[in-house]
Amino acid sequence: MPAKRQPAPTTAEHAPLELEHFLPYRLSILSNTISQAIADDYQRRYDISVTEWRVMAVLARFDGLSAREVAERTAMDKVAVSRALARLVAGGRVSRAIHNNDKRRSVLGLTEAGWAMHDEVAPMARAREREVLAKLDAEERAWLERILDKLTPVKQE
Amino acid sequence: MPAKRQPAPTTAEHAPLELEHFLPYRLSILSNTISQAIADDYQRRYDISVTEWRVMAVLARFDGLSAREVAERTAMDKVAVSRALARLVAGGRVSRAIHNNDKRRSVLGLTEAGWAMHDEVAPMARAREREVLAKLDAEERAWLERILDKLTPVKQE
DNA sequence: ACGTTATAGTTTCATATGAAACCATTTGCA
DNA sequence: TGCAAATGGTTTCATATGAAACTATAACGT
Repeated sequence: MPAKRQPAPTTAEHAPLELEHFLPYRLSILSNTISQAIADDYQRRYDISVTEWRVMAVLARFDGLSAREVAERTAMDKVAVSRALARLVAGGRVSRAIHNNDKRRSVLGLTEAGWAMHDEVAPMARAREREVLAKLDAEERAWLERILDKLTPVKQE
Repeated sequence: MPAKRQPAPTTAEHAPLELEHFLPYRLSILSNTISQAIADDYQRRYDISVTEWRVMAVLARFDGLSAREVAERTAMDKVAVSRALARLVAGGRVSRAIHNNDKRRSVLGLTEAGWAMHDEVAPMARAREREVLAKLDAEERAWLERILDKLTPVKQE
């Protein structure tokens, strides 16, 4: 080895992080893998991004939300929501009206086409989720549920 | 409400996805929240990105890797690694030599400055991880460990 | 009423990212 | 050997993203 060697040996004294066991890293990998697998299902078919799908999913549950409320519920920032909505409205999947008492706010909802797409994608997404969860037994699934509840305070209705 | 109403009521027949209980969504939120919290610690201070830090963490553990091997171990694509390395080498945190028997390959390692930074950031990262895990009790932590093992096959040495 | 401050949403700009094309070197094999 | 295919790595180009600036409307205090 001619190249200059490490100034210090890669040993315990430096206590290097073991990425394979580092929670944030593992969560990141897992999350990306799963989300991508699901996205692959619908992105080609419907030409829609993950953020757009999330907006649609939220509007399917909560009809008439404003853009800001969508941002809250999807944990996306308002710029991302604004852009997703622009595409969704242009694509005829989301309808946008102006709020009666507040002309700044929009009143959003799925269109018929939006519902049609939703009704095809939602079962696919759920099926993928089941595939992942199938790797766990019932007890593990219950613990996962409980652990996620503790780590991520869920925003309730 | 004068604006055109939903073509269909938001009821059970459409079975909308409940994002708050949808595993991929929750993992995504959790992962981003945690990674960002850690990144906030070092990004300002050291002007370094998450991808760059991951490359450094891997080189701290496995000295002399090639860029491709770094990509494998960080689950990043090779373009991202190439760019991260360019910045790290320019910043004097990573050394790059050419492999003796294969002039295409680089032989990477942390420099003294790289080690110095690593030795400050690694404990911070671990501390943040502990903060998150502190929300769980010992039993839950054990289950989480086990569940992650089952869901994400770890690449071993 | 009227100006100040806050809020909803969009646009701009600068940076991050990934796919595909690219260059250099090595490997496989006729 | 010598040439096609594979591999390591970088660059290019097109798209995604977020912070900050901006526009329009509403709320608040006087």
